[in-house]
Amino acid sequence: METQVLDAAEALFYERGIHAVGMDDIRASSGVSLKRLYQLFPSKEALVVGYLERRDERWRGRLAAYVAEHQGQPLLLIFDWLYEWFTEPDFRGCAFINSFGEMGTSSEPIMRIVRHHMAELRAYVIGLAGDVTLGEQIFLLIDGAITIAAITNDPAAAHRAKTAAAALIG
Amino acid sequence: METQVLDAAEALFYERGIHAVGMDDIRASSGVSLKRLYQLFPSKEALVVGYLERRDERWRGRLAAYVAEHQGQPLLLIFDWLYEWFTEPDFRGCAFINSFGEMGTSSEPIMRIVRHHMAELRAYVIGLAGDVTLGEQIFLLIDGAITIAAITNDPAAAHRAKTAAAALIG
DNA sequence: TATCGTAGAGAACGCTCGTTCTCTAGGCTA
DNA sequence: TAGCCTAGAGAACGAGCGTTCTCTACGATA
Repeated sequence: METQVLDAAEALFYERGIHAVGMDDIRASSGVSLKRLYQLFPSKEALVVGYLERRDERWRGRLAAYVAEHQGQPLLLIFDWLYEWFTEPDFRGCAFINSFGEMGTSSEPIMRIVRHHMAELRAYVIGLAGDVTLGEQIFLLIDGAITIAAITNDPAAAHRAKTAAAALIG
Repeated sequence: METQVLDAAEALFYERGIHAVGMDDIRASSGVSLKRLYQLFPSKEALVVGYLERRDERWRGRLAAYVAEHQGQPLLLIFDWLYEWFTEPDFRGCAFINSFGEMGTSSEPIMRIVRHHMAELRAYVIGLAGDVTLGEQIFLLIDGAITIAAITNDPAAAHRAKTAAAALIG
C-alpha cells in the first residue's frame, strides 16, 4: 500500500518534477484512493519527503553496493556506476538537486532531506578516500558530472570526471 | 520600462523560483501595469526566457571581465570569481540549473536557453584552457562547486575546486 | 436478515494564478 | 469646451490543484 504510493510518487515526481504532479496523478498511478493516500501521508509535502527519504537510502545503497562488489580503486568505481546510472533511459539528473531548484528554500522539511543526502554522500566519499581534501575534490567532480550529464544529456561526463579523479588521486 | 520589468523578474525569479512568483508580483515590484507587462512579454514563459537570456549575457560577461582584468592563471581566476559570487548575500545557486530542476523538460524555450548557457560557458573554459580535455575537467569542477555551494551554503567549495583545478593543470 | 461501519469514487470547496476585460480618469485635438 | 484616445487599476474569468466532504455499496456481525 505505502509501497505502491511511494513507487508512483517516485516515478512521477522524478520524471516530471514536483509541481507538475498532482495528488490525483499519484492516486491514478498508484491505484490508492485519495482518502487512503491522505491517511498514509497527511499532505503533499509529507509525501515528497517520504519519496526523497526512500530514494536517498536506495540511491546511496546501490552506489555503495556497486563499489563494494567490484574490483578496483573505489573512488574510480563511483564514476563507473555514475555512467551506468546516466545511461538509464529515465535518468533526469539528481532528484535532490532538482528538488532544491524547484523548492528554493520554501519547504524546510524538503531542504533538510536534500542537505542530508548531500552530507551523507560527501561523508561516504571522504571515507573511501581516507582523506578529507581528496574526498571533497571527488565529491565536487561527482556533482559536476551529475549536473552536466543531466542538462546536456551526455553520459560521457562520467568518463571525463573519472579521468579527472584519476589525476587527482595520483 | 522593459529594464524595470526584467530587473524585477530577475530579482524575484532568482530568489524565489519561477513557480513561486506570479505575474502580479512582477507588476507590484516593477511598477509596470499588467497591461503593459503583457505588451512587452506576451506570456510568463516569454518573460522567463527574457530574464534568463539577459542573465546569461551578464553573468558570462562579468566572469570574462574578471578573468581579463586580473593577473594569474585564467583558469584559476575563475574560482576566485566564483568565491566572490558565492559570498554575495543573495547567492542562491545557478539560475540555469535551478530553472532546469524547476521546469524539467516541460518548456522547450526555457530548456534551450539553459543548454545555451551551459554550452557557452563550456566553450569559454575550453578556450581558456587551450585544450578540450582539461577544459572539460575544469567545467566539471565549476558546476560541482556552484551546486555544492548553493545547497550546503558553503562558499569555500570554490577554494576546494580551485585546489583541484590547480592539481589538474599541473 | 437487519444494522452498522468502512472504504472508495468522485464531487465540492477554496485558493492561487495566468490572462483578459471593464471602467474610469486624464490629457490631447478641433 | 466637447469629444476621443490612451493607460492604468483592478475586477473577472477559467483552469489547476491541495484538501475535504458526501454518497453509495459492500462486508462483517449479531
